[in-house]
Amino acid sequence: MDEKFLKPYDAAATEPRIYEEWEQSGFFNPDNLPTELLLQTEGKAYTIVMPPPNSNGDLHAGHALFITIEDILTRFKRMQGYRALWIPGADHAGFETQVVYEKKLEKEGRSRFSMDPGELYKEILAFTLENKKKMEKQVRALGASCDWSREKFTLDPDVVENVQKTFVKMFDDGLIYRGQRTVNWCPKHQTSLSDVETDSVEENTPFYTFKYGPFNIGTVRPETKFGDKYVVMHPNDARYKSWKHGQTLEVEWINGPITATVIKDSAVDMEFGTGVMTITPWHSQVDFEIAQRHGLEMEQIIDWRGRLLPIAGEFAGMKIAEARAKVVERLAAKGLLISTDEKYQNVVKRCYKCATMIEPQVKDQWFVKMASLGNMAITAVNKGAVRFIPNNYEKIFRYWMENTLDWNISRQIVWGIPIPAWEKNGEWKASLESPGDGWTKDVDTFDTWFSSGQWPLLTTGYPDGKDFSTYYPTDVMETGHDLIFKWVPRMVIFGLYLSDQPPFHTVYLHGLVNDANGKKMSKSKGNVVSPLSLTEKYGTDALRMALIVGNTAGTDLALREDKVKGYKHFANKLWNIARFVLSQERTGEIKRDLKSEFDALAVEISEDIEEFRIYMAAEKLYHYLWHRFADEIIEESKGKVEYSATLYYILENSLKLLHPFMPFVTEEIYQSLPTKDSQFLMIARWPVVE
RNA sequence: GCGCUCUUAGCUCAGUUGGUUAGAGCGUACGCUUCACACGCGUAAGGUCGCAGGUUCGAAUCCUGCAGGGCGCACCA
Repeated sequence: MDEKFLKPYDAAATEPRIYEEWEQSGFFNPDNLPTELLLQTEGKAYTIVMPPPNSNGDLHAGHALFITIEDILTRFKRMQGYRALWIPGADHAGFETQVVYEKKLEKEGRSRFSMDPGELYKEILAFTLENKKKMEKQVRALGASCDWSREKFTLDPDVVENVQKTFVKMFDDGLIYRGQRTVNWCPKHQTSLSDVETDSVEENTPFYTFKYGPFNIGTVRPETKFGDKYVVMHPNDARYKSWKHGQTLEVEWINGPITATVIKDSAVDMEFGTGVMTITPWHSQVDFEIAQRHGLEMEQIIDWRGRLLPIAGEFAGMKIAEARAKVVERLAAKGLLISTDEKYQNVVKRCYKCATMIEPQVKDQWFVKMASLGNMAITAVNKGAVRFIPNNYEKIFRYWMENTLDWNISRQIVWGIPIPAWEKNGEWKASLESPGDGWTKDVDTFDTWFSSGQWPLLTTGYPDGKDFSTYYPTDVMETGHDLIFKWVPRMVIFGLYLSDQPPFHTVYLHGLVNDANGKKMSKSKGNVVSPLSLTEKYGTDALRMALIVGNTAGTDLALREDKVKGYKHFANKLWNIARFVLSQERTGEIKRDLKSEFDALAVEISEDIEEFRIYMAAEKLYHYLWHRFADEIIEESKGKVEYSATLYYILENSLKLLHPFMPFVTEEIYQSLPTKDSQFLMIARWPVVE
């Protein structure tokens, strides 16, 4: 017996060494897997694409969870003889990283707005590459058996080129248009954002009712009302029957009299307020749509920095909050303020990164037409080509695909993939190269989801890489349930659009990893638990088990340190089981009843993993090894040599079953078995039961 | 407002298609220097499965309603 068993299991000393051996072996790359292993499946491929972690900080507990789940699936399939490929990646994370970097600049007393864009880009690139290295090290520490030789970064030249080509193709196919539309504008970050990059927050905002000529109009945003010269009511509203569409009237308003025009539009809710409103098309989506329907004039009231423009007269230059109070004061002084409802609740959109109030602005941007693409995705789901685990997320997916809004893919930030579009005299062309003299390149970059949406294609070598036919479509997309409407639909859409095939057949969604009290981890609350520190303290195997056991798909998990500690004890228990078994001389026959009991367990475990009941497989193994094998079978065997062959049988096969969950301690024990059928447990055959 | 989800032992959670006395980990109490392991072993206490109905031979599990928590979506100015 190895001397190492005389001491308790030392995860900290073992894990880095084992990982190094695995990586050196080359078996993370499925091209190197032994033929005799692959024979089991005749070399079928099994592919998982790792959701690329953002390269702008440390890994968090959520990363540890998804790395564990994906590693379990990959190791399981590898041992079953699949050409198991798990492709790691790193995300430049456009806007997110730029926000992180802007915070850093702020701390240093600098601002991106006074920097040369090229210089800024270089700085963020250096910052990102450094974080990428750190991230890769952390992914390794968590035991990920991914193929580093195939790692992709979202700014790799081939990725950039293919993403740009997709834009050109979509432009040529009429799926992308340049449009002047209402966008979500963040006045702090000076960029537009997609709808999923904003948070809707319910807030208490005073609701004012003003006298507007003969009408009473309500608003929560008096500061935008300077240019309001259209008064809108529902065509069927009997109260305003005498007012005709297009009729004009003189009304006294904030800065003096203006000419108002009556507009009848069914977007007005007759039940709400007085049933009459004035519109500010430049700063409201609904108002914009009304204005478009009737061909009304629109004017910008608030500038890009969130200050009032000259149209506001003496209020020009004021910030919104300040102007709001002043405008109300003015209208009140003029006797036009009728009432103030202080208790009014409304929903305000805020930038999901800085919580700044989003200012709707009309802007020329690139938009993807989503309706037909969404239908493609629904068709694929209807055909059963994509399934969701847990299944209830299919509903959410459908909802999003049935209610698509055209997707704004332009971002006014440098940190991203440049949009290959060119303008000359108001005409736009999509092309990787300049179309000729006099054409000016769009300075905007892509929304990061435009590139990450193509990730399964880009990582497997689309369109003509050597891996593409082997590893695409991939098998499982394992990601957080919060990405069900952000990332997943975009991947499905791009997959169908570019390759006619969904990029994966199964979407497995995990929940959030919360703190010990089930509260969301956040830096501001100071309750963030670092997975790396838990790994150092208790071992990666212990952390992995703590993340897996009791964690069903789609539900959130409370991560408690004592749970991790519990599985550290389990790793040591396993260590001592091995010590005991290896101290026996291996003789006799395998006991038939104990073997069939174990084999039945092996079947169950296989089925559980296959059906994504990973938590249950882990718990069953834990229970069997501790409370059946150790507590009963080993105890019973003491002093009885005829048990030894059975003990060896159970130990060896248990190591195999447990390996995907606790790869390090099982590998370390396996290395000391007197008989082993492969160099590494990682490439040992999964127990097959006839 | 619409949609999803949760409510099971002190805590965190399982309970796979409804089926014998509802499980685990941690915690708690008591005992054990048992020759693999004190990162251990043994024993025990602890639950009207949110509430109210219904379906069923039988429900924590299915249906309805109610209460409370979480999340997402929404153009009510």
